[in-house]
Amino acid sequence: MPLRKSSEDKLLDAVDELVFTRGIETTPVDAVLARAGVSAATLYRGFRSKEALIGAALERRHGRWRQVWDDAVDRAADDRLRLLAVFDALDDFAGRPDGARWCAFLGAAAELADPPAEIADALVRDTEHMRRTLRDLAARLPCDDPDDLAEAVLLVFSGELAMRLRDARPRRSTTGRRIAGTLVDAAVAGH
Amino acid sequence: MPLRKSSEDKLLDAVDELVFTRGIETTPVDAVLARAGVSAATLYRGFRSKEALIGAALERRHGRWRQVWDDAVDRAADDRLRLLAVFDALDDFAGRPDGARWCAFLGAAAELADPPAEIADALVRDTEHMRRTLRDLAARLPCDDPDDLAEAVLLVFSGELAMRLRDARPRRSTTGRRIAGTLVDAAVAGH
DNA sequence: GTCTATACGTGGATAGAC
DNA sequence: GTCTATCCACGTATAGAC
Repeated sequence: MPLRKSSEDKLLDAVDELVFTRGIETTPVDAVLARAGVSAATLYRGFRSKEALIGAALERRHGRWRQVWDDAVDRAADDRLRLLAVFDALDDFAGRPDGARWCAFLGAAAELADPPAEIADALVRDTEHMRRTLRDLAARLPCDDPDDLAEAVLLVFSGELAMRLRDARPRRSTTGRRIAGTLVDAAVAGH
Repeated sequence: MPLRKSSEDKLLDAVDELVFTRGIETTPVDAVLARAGVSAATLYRGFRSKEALIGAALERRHGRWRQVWDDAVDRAADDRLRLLAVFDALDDFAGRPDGARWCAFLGAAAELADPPAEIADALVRDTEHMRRTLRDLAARLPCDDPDDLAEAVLLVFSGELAMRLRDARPRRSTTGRRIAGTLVDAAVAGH
């Protein structure tokens, strides 16, 4: 844990704070440089392009999200709450200084109809990981079709994120969590 | 119904077909002009700016969406199906030639952290209208908290839209519709 | 009213000094 | 390794002719 951050870290931090809240296309590199306190030459020494920088920031962010989510799952008392823990994790993550306006991954997908490889890879990895993890958690519950339940939770989770675009004010995941709880109960009861 | 479209209409059509699938920031005005078959001067004669053009396209789109949704509600057999008709409307709308990749309104909100007035107004109008209409439809059902149910359906609807960003391939609203159906049933049963 | 041509700003990326 | 200065491409918007 170095006391002085490297230029790379400062740039990645700036991307988290600026790009993922203000948008990829609307945030010029200059703004990132100013926030990071480094010069353009330094950026292009460490990264091939703006897109590569953003791709790297998405990868780092994905790792951090996994960590927050894992922690929330570990805190949960039973299998039902472990599946719903994704909403606790969302609130934890959104509360961080680098918590974005809605979702950096969906945001990148929304802005870039066909993203460059560095970014596309990060997007696919995020969705695959979410789907796989939710399936594993749903499989521990006594229901007929855990994959189906996992997909429903993923949709509700994505909806909870999208609702952040409709009303500007900060928001907790209570509505999404309550919906998902109802779905889990219905799936378990119908078994 | 004029046989020859006006330049304004051709421009609005081009915005529907290009901007709302490829993104606002990533679609240059030149691409819109080429698609519409008019020149830059003509655009700026009819509209103050690119943003004003997009705002106008969003307004026209909102009216069309209302029409499609109203039709779907009219086709529905009972109050439960009338509330769920928003998903039928979504599939109808997405199937049109001007049906976008996910949602033009959420897309604009995602791209522009603080949009110009012309666009911001259209965004607010869309969400307000959706919320109001869903509340009216939910109020016809025997449940304890129709506003709550309406908000849940709006979240699921938004999630169905957001899921279109995760997997690229075309998608029907079956998952969202099934989830919403479960929520309606649970709300009515709990009454 | 619509076109051609162009002005003007801005953004991403690089060269070369230290 | 980082900075200053700069290049080049592109994107929005306008001027002036027809």
